[in-house]
Amino acid sequence: MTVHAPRRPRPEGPPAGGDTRGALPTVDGAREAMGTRGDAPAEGPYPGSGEDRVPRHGEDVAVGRVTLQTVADHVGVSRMTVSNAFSRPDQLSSELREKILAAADELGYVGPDPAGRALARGATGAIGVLLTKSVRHAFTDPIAAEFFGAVAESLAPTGMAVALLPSGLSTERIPARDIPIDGALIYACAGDSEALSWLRKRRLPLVYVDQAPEGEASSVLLDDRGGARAAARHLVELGHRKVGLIAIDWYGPHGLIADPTVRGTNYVANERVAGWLEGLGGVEVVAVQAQSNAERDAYEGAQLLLDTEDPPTAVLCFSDLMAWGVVHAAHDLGLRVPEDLSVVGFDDSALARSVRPALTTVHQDLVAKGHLAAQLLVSEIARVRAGEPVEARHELLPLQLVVRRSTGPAPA
Amino acid sequence: MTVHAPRRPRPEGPPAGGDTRGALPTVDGAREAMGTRGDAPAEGPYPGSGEDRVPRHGEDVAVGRVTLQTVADHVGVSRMTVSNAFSRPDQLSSELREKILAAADELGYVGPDPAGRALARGATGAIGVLLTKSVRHAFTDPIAAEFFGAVAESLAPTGMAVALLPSGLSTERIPARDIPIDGALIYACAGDSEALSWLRKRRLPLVYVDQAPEGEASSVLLDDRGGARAAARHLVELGHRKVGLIAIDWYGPHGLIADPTVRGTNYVANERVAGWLEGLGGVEVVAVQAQSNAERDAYEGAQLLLDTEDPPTAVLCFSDLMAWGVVHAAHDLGLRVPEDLSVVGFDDSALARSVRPALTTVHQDLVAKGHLAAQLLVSEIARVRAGEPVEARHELLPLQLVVRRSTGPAPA
DNA sequence: GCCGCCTACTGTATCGGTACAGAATTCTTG
DNA sequence: CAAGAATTCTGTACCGATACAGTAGGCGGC
Repeated sequence: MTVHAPRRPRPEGPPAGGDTRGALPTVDGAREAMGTRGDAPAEGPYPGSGEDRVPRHGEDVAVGRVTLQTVADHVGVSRMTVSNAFSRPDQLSSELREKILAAADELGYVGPDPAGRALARGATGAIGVLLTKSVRHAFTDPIAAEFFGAVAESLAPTGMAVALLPSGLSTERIPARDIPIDGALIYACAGDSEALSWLRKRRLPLVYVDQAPEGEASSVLLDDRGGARAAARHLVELGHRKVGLIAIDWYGPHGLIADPTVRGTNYVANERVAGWLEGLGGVEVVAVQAQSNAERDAYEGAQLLLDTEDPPTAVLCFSDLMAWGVVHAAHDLGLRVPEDLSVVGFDDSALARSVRPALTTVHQDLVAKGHLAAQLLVSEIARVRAGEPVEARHELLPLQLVVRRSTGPAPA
Repeated sequence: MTVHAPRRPRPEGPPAGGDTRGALPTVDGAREAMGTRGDAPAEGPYPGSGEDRVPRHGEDVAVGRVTLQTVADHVGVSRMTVSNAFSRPDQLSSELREKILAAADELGYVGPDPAGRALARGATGAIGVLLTKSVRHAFTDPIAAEFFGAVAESLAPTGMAVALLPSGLSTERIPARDIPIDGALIYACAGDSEALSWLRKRRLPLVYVDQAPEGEASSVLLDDRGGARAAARHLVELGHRKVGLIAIDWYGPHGLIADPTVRGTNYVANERVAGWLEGLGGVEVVAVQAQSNAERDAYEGAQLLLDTEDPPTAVLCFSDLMAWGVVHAAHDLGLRVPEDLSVVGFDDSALARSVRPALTTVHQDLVAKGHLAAQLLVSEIARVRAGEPVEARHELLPLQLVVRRSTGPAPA
């Protein structure tokens, strides 16, 4: 039998608090290393004597490497008992537990190592959040940020952490594949994302948000379609008979869209457009695809709609930001809002409230969405662990039309 | 010897993709067993012939439980070789590697299990970010959000994930103690946070941000003091001889502060105040502590400063938001900005640029801060792993005074 | 033809814990 | 007072991987 030196010396930081115990790394065929001697409790199968002594698990060969075994040896109990002292207090007398905890503290044992525990328990205590757009987007975009804030907040009491998984650029390390997590939230990612497919392969509990789920996963969706429909009906009720649509992620190049019923790849965009069309019924429609969800692009798109012989009397926009761009374009064309042109936004962001005229828009409860998504995932993870059958749940959150000052009766 | 039933049945989702291979992994001289023997829970129809058979490591007992060993057995190579195929391609012929990868794919083996790998390698690939204020704050506050965005962005190419560690409310699970991470960023946390002390006990590489480091940890700080000093000098140069200060986290209750030199607990607030005082030299100072960093609270604080016999001719504010509140208060008191009152903000947020008058403020490069913090931590982690000595580094990022329209010469 | 050096794999010993069945005692209880 | 039930702790067998030493051929050099 060959004996190997202990690997991974674990380059230590400052030595454990004032603890200058033996050190002597005594590798290989070592005569005893400080802690456990041949007389350690229950050393039964070990003749203890001399040669060929492999440093056994708990032996504190490298200074500072304190594990359950270290503590166990120190107190004179089994490793299992120490584990119980930390993780299942009801399994031992509180007296012994105190003693163990004290010894642990003295030795500088922090508590069960998360990595070891994760392996043994099969759970890590973290859930992933998959982000396809730039990670930064999650923080920068107010809509996304609000959602994530709610998720994190709702997770905090459960003691779970949120791991942001960038859909890596590096080939070497792919967070979605390599980070230990118990489940994940898929947030508005293109379905073909490679990272997503890793998560699916891992067979982790997944909850899709703002995106149609694949496979048997659960989902939390906002009723974008219903909200859009309500917005459209609102215009119809106001008497508008020709309505413009301005959105993103349709198909083809940006500019005027021949057939607005053709669907693109963006789930949310598709739903909103579909809802608009449903709500508008037979009303005449002109549609424009903007280059991006930005005020400037919406401004340009609006020009295509409004700077014509027979412009629409109202415009439905993909976002408040875009609506704001449309309002600007209208003003610059000499149109008053809402007297000459009604404009409807989407999202009910802070902007919608603060600008003049305040925007009629569709409000979404991002906090509820975040809470719901988090809860769904957590309960699903719990269910899987308990061995209970999981069934995918699909939640649809209602949106609300908020009528403010940017819409009015169709001009005569 | 007793036989234990396999624990943790790993409640399976849908069975592995159509693969119903007979399992017979025939490990060392054992007859094969497809399940375990009669002591398993919910045992029933187990034709298990022979005697006591302990399911050995690689045996594919539970359908869907595919590990390195499963693949190894399937291909007929050692487990180690499979591991190398995934993690160290240079260790085997590319021919064999292809074969292994194909088999793995067929068996539905996703790749090395992150938890197992984390334990064996001693690294998880995630870094933590400690948040003391509400987790939500990280997303809601634009300053924090911008910083985190930069951190995440800068980490993405390295393939590391960011784990948000709420400073838990639950006693049971404490993320800072229980989540597997390789290092952490401490972002503007009160020093007494319990979560922080766990991180320190774990002896993880830490980088403090916007907070004086404890122990031997590195830090990234903005030169708040220098920035504040520049802002104060600017006022002095404009001839102001009595200046108001409005900030938060001083000491005692909010309202007028008798001695502005007394320091509070908020590192950033302390530095800014100190910088102001340095820059103001002997100029007369009146100080107010606002209840929070909000426009409304600043508004009320400003009234205390301005609605007096002999008001200051300029006010230095802890943030742009507060400056905006001060501007409002001034207007409502009939004071013009900057003719009658100069106002200086801090942060150079979007607000400072968009309001009228545009605010003179102190610009900070949050993106640089994020990148730097991330890089510092990553390199420190790499150094520790490589066994190289780590030395704490302390970076101080300069701030820049941006003079806009809210400041002017002191009124005669 | 013997030796040393590569290359490609394999064996063994961990990494640091947890689950579960036992075993040793003590406490009930009929 | 003995059998049964609690209460405490211990032993064994993993969780799923990686590090490192070691070994078996193949091959060029002298």
